[in-house]
Amino acid sequence: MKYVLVAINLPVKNLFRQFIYRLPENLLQVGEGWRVIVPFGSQKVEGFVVQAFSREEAAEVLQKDNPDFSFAGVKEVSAALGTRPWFNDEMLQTAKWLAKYYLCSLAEAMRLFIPGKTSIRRKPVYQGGKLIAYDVEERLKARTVLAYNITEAGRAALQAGNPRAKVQMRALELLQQAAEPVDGKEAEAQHISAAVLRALAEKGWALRTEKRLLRNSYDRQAEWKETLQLTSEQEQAVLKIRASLDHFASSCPQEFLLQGITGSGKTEVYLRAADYALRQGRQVLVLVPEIALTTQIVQRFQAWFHNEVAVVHSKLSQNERGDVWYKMRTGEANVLIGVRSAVFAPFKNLGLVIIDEEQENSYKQEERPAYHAREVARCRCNNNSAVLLLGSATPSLETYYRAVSGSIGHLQLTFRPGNSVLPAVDVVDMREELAQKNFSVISRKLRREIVAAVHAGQQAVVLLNRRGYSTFVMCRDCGETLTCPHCAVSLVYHADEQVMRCHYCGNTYPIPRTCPDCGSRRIKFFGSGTQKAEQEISQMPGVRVLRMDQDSTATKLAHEEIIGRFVKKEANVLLGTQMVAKGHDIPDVTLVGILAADSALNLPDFRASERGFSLLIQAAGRAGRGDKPGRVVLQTYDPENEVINFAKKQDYETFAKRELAQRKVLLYPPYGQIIKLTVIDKNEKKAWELGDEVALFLRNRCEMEKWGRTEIMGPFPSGVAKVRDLYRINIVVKSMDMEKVKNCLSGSRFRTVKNIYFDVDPITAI
DNA sequence: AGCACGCCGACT
DNA sequence: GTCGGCGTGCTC
Repeated sequence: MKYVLVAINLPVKNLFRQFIYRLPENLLQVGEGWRVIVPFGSQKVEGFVVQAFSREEAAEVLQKDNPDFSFAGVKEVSAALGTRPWFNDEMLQTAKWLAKYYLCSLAEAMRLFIPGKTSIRRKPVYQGGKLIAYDVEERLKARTVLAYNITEAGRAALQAGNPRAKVQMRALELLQQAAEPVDGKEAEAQHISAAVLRALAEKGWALRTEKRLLRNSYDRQAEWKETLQLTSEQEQAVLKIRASLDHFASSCPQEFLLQGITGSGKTEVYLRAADYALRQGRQVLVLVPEIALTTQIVQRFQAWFHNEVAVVHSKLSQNERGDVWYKMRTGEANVLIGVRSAVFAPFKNLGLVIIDEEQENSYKQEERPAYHAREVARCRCNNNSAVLLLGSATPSLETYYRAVSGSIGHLQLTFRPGNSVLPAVDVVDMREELAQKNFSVISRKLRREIVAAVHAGQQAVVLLNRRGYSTFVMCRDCGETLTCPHCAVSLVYHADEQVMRCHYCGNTYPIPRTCPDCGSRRIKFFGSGTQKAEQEISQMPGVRVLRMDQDSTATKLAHEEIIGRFVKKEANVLLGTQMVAKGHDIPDVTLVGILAADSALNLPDFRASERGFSLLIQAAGRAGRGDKPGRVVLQTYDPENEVINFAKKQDYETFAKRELAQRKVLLYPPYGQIIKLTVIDKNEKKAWELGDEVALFLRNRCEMEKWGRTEIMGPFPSGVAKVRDLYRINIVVKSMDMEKVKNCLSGSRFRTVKNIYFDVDPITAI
């Protein structure tokens, strides 16, 4: 008798146990890594087989933590999903690591590997028009078509020939030539109808099979295949990565930081590294922050590797995503480009993972389990003996620290290929502008530069800060800003819809005529300076503006369209928030303007400087990509600000050293690790009580167990203290001894309490 | 997630 | 006295 231990795939936080089931006679092939349907309580649910064993082994394992376990209540597995295990050993190992590291259940970790998080859907069962129950069925449907293979008899018939059946002979010819079974559509293209294929099958000349049809909505032809001459630095980087791909497990590092200034050609290194891995018969995963902002990488890879490349992005349907996963598993495609979740794809033989712009926050999942794709990738690379390549101009301080301290390889690209030089950065003091009676949000210098660039037939990019871009409503008498009644945030004015909108709960409200607090009629729209900026810029001589922001890019692929129109010179100034700073490479952009550079730097969070610095460098990097030199005008009210000065000099190293020194003092990463615990409750008092209990518990245990250097902060209200009428209270633990903190938490009752969320390595500590 | 069980408030 | 609110606990 065979038994299996099953992790139940339900989106429940407190289901940490696995359950045992008996395998029926017809499912004896089921073992570790299979997806199954099992009865659970009164319903049927999906489960993942974590272990398979005999009756004796099962008894031994189960009696260890439950001495009076009996087989009496054990149920049978209802069905197997698919025809082979979904998880191989490596995926299972990664899931187990993830569950432990991020303090979630094994099932929660495993379901990340399932496209769409579950393989089944509930199917209502009707009898006599009445709903009697729910059954379950497979959710992802593989689309199949009938296809035909030539048989021996067919080959003989073709050899013999038959002048009276010309079409049949041509069909046999086609089947013989084809490597894969031929379907009706493919035959149609050769002017052979499906009926002819059927006739061949009836004669025994062809064998009918089912072929899986793969959908691909991101199938666009890429032209642009040019093989650029590598610089000496690029060459060196490629050689080192190759050496690691050649003999892992030896003295070569398995992980690299590829730190290259903007425009230094990191993509060229990625391509060569990927090419080498493919030649070894191994697969490559390329993670990008967002597909729409990285079309150039996608195009380069498609031009180089053609249909070896598969792309996953958030606009793919669940079925399409399933097809991409299938291609990787079978080796039909061998390069996968995708965002965060692509790190959970099934690979046949993973050899290299590339993470572009590794410092980007989009690699961190916000919802539970709050994993970071870089950490998951590192685990998968270790389990696969694969190489991990992290690329950035401004790496995260965690990664930079690993590189300079020698625990990973450090590859550097310090100059741009060709004659291209880094742009000159001019800092403009906006206080001085005010003193000179310029009340505009555009400095005189930036105005001159824009007009000059446009006049010379060149283009400009202007970066607005998102916070400055939002417009709030403020009362001039009592100073109140209009806030959402359900969330602790200001409402944002949307000019196009003429409403006030909450960016957390999405509710909209009419625009007030009077202050809801004091009744005053003196209402001011605060922050509208950026609309003024757009207006002013568009009125400059010869300027045609294109705007790119959340509002103008409702659909994700619209980014691409806007960039495309800008490249085609339908406009000469591109105006927008963060996203104009990222990724794209437009040769005629010679000027970048950054309005209000400081507002991003003054957030009360330990990563604010790092993020701000990175944004400034990225934005500046858009200028002078082609053969014309670029310039950057950076406007600030705080020209003495250190971060702005490091950005002006494009000096990452000194910036990083200064920042690391601060983090060391304050026990922030990479020196201390962080866990953020958030208590969420509609009752504010209850939230505080539970928060106090958690903090007290941790402080006691910290003292009792003598944890290494640890600081416990809070409870304090979360940065957004209320969302959708739910109060949020945080406790932040910083520690050099995180293993102990995690063990303590996972052994506590808080692990299964529903309204406490754990965020390991959070992006923000507020 | 569902479902059962159990303990307090407002009704026929 | 009962109906039903949801807080808690369990599912092999």
